[in-house]
This record gives sequence, C-alpha cells and structure tokens, in this order.
Amino acid sequence: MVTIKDVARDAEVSVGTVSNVLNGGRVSAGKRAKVEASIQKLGYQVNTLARGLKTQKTDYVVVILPNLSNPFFSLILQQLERSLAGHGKQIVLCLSDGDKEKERRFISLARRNKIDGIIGITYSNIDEYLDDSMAFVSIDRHFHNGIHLVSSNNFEGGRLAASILHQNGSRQLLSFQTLSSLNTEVRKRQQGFEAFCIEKGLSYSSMTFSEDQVKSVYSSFDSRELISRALKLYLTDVAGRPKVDGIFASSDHLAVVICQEIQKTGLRIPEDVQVIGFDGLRTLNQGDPLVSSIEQPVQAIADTAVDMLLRLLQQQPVANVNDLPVRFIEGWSTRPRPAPGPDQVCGDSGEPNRAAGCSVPGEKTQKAPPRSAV
Amino acid sequence: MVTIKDVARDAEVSVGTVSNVLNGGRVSAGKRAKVEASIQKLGYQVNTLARGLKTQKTDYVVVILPNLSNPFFSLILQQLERSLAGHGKQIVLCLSDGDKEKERRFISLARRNKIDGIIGITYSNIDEYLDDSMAFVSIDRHFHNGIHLVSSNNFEGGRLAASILHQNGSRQLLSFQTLSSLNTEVRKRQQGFEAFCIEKGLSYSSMTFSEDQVKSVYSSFDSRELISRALKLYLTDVAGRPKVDGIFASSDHLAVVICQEIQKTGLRIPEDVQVIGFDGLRTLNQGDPLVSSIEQPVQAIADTAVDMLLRLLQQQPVANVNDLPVRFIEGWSTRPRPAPGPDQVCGDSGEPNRAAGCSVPGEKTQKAPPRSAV
DNA sequence: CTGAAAGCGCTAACAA
DNA sequence: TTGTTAGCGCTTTCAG
Repeated sequence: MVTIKDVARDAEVSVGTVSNVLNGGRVSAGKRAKVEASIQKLGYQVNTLARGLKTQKTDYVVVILPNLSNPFFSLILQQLERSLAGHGKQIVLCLSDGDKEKERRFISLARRNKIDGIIGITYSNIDEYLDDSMAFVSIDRHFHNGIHLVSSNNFEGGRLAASILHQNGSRQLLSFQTLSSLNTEVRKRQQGFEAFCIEKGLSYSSMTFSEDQVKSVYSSFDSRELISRALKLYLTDVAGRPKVDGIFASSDHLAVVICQEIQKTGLRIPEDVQVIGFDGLRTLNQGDPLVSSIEQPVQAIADTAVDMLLRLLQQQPVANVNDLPVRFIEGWSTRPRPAPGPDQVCGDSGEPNRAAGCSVPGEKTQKAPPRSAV
Repeated sequence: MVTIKDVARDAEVSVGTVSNVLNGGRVSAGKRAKVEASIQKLGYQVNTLARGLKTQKTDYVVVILPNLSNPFFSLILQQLERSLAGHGKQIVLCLSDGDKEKERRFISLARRNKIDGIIGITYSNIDEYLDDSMAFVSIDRHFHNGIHLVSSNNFEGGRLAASILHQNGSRQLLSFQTLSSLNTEVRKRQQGFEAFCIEKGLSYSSMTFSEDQVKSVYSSFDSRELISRALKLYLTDVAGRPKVDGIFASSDHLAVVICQEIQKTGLRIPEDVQVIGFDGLRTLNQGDPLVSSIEQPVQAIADTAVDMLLRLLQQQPVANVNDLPVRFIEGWSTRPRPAPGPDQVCGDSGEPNRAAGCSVPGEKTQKAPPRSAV
C-alpha cells in the first residue's frame, strides 16, 4: 500500500507538506505541484481509517429504517442517499424491523464506529441511548423534545383529505389508519381529519390499528383479511346501502388494499365510495391512473433532514420542521373535481346528513373489531 | 472517551491483556473477569477505527445498486442487509443511477475506506478498477470471466415463460425486454424464450430497448408512450385481429405497463393476449391477483451473494452461480391452468381459442371505470 | 499467561 | 512555508 510517507519521499518533501496539500494547507506552488505529481504517479489514496482515528470523525451517516418493503421508506432512502452523497457523506444502512433492541444496537454501533450522525425513522425512543456526541434527526416520528424532527404537515394532510372528500360530495367519512404507538406525528393526520369534520359538523368515524396488527400489510397479504372484515362493519347497512361514502387511509398501500376490498363487495369507486390515501408515491401507484392521495414531499423531507444533520454536526442551532407542504393528487378513486376557479364555491350546501344514526361523530374504534363479529 | 488504556488501568492489567480478552486470546479466568468488570463499569466500547487501522479491515461491505425505484433492487437490498447483518457486516449504500463514473468513484471510495468487499448490480465493467485486494460479487450482471457472479436461471426463466404461454394456447409470441448493453445475464431470458419457440417451431418476435431509452419506466411514466407505440406495431393487423397473443416482458413493472396499454386498445387480457412478467415481486404487484410472472428467488440470490463474498474474503475458492431456480407464479394476466395432474396432459389440443364471454376468473378491472360514468 | 513496546497512516502542533 | 514529531486507540509480536 502506498502511504503518505511514500509520497513524501518521492516528492522530496516532508509528510507534513503532503498532508497540507491533501487538506488545503498553505504550500508553495512548486512543492504542491511536485506532491500532486507524486500522488498521481504512485496512485496514492488517503487511508480514511487513519484519518478518522486522528480526527475522530468519518464521513458516514447511519440511516435507520424499519424496512424497505414499504415504498415510502425506499424512496426516502434513495433521496437521502442522493442528498448525502452531494455532501460527501456515505450511508450505513440499518434496517430495524421496528425492533427496539436492533435500533439500540445500531446506535451503539454508530458510536463504536465514530459515525458522524444518524437519520432515522424509528419506533423506539432512541434518545435514551443518545448523548451529545451523537447527532440525530428523526423523520416522521416525534417522541419528545430532545429530538430533532422533520416531517411533512401531517395535520394539514389529514385536513385536506377530509376537505376533498367533503367537497366531492362525501358526507359519511371514515378514517382508517395504522399507527405505531410511539408515533405522535403521523397521528396528526387523524387529528387534522377530525378537525375538519368537527368544524363542518360532519359525521365521521375512525379505525386505528396498531402497526403490529397490520405490519404485514407491507410484506404480505395476511392482514388483508383483517382489513376486509373491519371494512365490512362500516361499509353498508343491512339494506345494503353505503353507510360510509368517503374513506381516508393513512397510506397509499392501505388505500389500494381498501379499494380492492371495497370493489369485492360490489360497491363502486368513486361513485359509491371515494378513497384517498397518503404518501402520493408514483412508484407505489403502479396503476394508471393512480389512487387519489395526499402527497408527501419526499425530496424536501430528505433534503431537510440532511440539512439539519449537517448543521447539528457543526454545532449550529436547528429548529424542528414539521410543516413541509403536502398536496392532493387527484387519482381514480375520487370523483373528478372542477378546475379550480378563481373564486371557488365550496360544496357546503347545507344538505342534511341522511344516513341516520350509524356513525356517531367522534366514534372511535381503537382496536380491531372482535374477529368473531365477522 | 474511555479507551483500552483506561480499562487496563482500572483492571490493573496491561493493555495487551485487555486486548486479549477483547479478541478471544488466552487470558486467565481471574484477569478476564476483572477486565470484563471494568469494561462494564466504564462503559468501554472498542474504537473500530483504531482497530481497522491496525488490521486494515472493517466490517463494511459496499453495496452498489442503480437505484431504489425498481422494487427488485429494494428487495435485493433488504435481503442483503438481513443476510450481512447476520454476519456482523454493515452495508455502505451506493446508488449509481447506472452511471459508470459514479460506480468507479464508489470503488475508489471502498478502497480508501478499507471496505472489506463489494456486492453490486452494476452497469459498467467495473473489474477494470478492481484488483485482487478487493472482493467483488456481481448480481445479475455478468461481464467477463474475472468477475464472480450470482443470478437466477434466466435462461430457464425465459424458456418457462414461453412454455407457459404456449401451453395456455398462445401461438404468436412476443418478447419485450429492456436491457443494459453490458448485461449478458438478463439477455439469457430472451435466449431461453427463443430457444423454446424454435424448438416448438412457434412464430415469435422480440423487441429490445436499451435501458437508457426506457430508464424512466422505473421513475416516471415518460417511457409509457414509447412502449405504447411499440406495442401497437405488433398487437393487431389491419383487420383489428390480434397479431400477437402472448407476451413475455422482462420485468413485472414493464408487464404492468404493457397490460395497461393493451387494455387501452380494447383487447382483453388474458382472453385475447396473455402476459407474463419477470421478477415475481409481491410488493410490486399491488394488484390482487397479481400479474403472472416468473419469480426470481430474491432471498436465495442475496444469501448466495453474501456467502460468496464471505468466502472470497477468506481467500477460499468460489464458483459462479447462475442457476438459482425460478418458478412461474400464476396471476390474472394468463389463462387459468389446470391443476398439475400426476401425468399432465398439455393444453396443446388445437382447441380454438374462443375465450367465450367474460366468465374467466382472471377477469379484472385494472383501471378505474370511465369517469363520465358517474 | 502477561506486559512492554513497536507501529498501523495520518493530522496538527510546534519549531525552524 | 516547511520539517519534525507526538500521538489517535488498537493489535501484535516478543520477552519475561
């Protein structure tokens, strides 16, 4: 292996001088040229291990993600890679499967390896394992105040979904979400959804599954059955009339599954029921046209996370960001919307809420319905 | 930071002894216990940078992939991570966008950082940049003999696709593939397909696009237009009759797009045209049922690649593997097949393919109903 | 079995 | 500006 010493000898200078040309120190033009020539000639490459040992830093950033089966995570990872590569940083990938113990091991590993910092979508309250020496940026999962967070405007996203469904004529809304118990940020989608309904006096209901229960929605179709049965509770009354005519799902993947299950019952989308998902990933939405969705600005999320991490590494103060703008993407699962006029008249025409009695506003099913009920 | 020296002092032994307990050397039980107690007490963690500087190795493996927009790559990466983590190795992720220059930089980076080895799906003939000091395992891309390769049995996959189409009654076959010019391994899908057709005396045609032309099929829908026009050349004659009644696509993603474009023309799938894709990813196939496909054993590919790399790192001899078994997954885009009997009678009974009516179980509305229908 | 000591390749003081 | 040198934390001889 060719070392800095070899270069120094070849260029007839000291190692200090070589180090200086490597690191942009002050070197006379003549010596610099000689050194660079020698580097070229010998094919010298710095040994980053040795450099890191000295400086106690590397150019690695650990990225912790639950898995890559969910295309949202894949896309986040892809954008993070591009963004970090632009800053000369490499990603060390850690897939946690949502396992707290694994997450903790990754953090320990990061410390052992003198990793510069961590960006992650995590399930556990990992700041317990962190100290000041480790910069950490959390995407989409807000635990408590010690942790730096970036996310899109989940509240507004939920609100937007409800408002679109309503504007398009849906009157009996249902929110269907999967959630990690520690995840307060994604929960805001639900809160935004509810806020709109309450504001407008709409009847709505919601179903929340823990991510454990439907975890496999991303890796298999086992949870399809669970979703299907849960849906049936809400879809129609005994007379076969739709009890619910607008559904907000907390992910596109979920939305697609919901659409399929609805269609199996004979109900038509979007004529009988409208569905809006969340994430807005085109790579997920294979179909053409796409499932209607609230799009998250993945690129902006990744860029912001990287930017925050870099600031953290330079000891600069950073503020949390949780209002990256979302937008509605019209797809096949909602009714066509009028081109946005200059002064849009809202569809709130005081129409009475028929569907007497089936959905109490604020009714919450926090758990899966009893399985025997189906 | 607590170092090995601190531990030595606390345990009242020498650093050499501490190092020995760390690395499984011979240490008396008494001293070992004392050292371990001190490690615990002080919260000591090895500095892998220092260790690496000494040993010239790390526990990092670089994984080079074109992108993560193609779910096949995401899934490969996920499996690689699991497999490598099981061997105590970490992944340094490099997304190349198929850019040879980037790939070269990654290899240079790997060398600078004393990375143990590289596993990758690459587009360039990267062994030009490699020397003996760098272990490399290529997935799915075989360049020339110097490189260690693992892939599924692409030839058999193509052959299987043709044979299924044929058994199910298709007589005019078309193979539609995208290909990197350097990729001789995926090319075998086409070769297997052709081999079957020639053997059976079937008429067939094939279309090959370079991955540059349709690169965006994985990240956007720009290439849809190109595919659509190319398809129209083959689909029907002037009388509107199908010229082609069985299509083999070189990826599922492509297959889905092809199905959609075919349906736009009014032809029915699988009654008029059968389509088989490649990869067999359930996470890609959102639909239920799935597009018919030749499934690659992603897990086995990843495990084999990791296994090969580890052998390489131990200087053990390794042989290429390019015959990992593929299998057909029946989906909605091919006609239903008889349950495989003990002595299967092939469906080549010259029966005219009248696809009477629409009661075929494979019938599926892939697209939203026309919006005007509301 | 244990300890002392010599580096691994590099950076950063410090002297010149 | 340049050269010299002392480590960064660890592994690994090599004596004892």
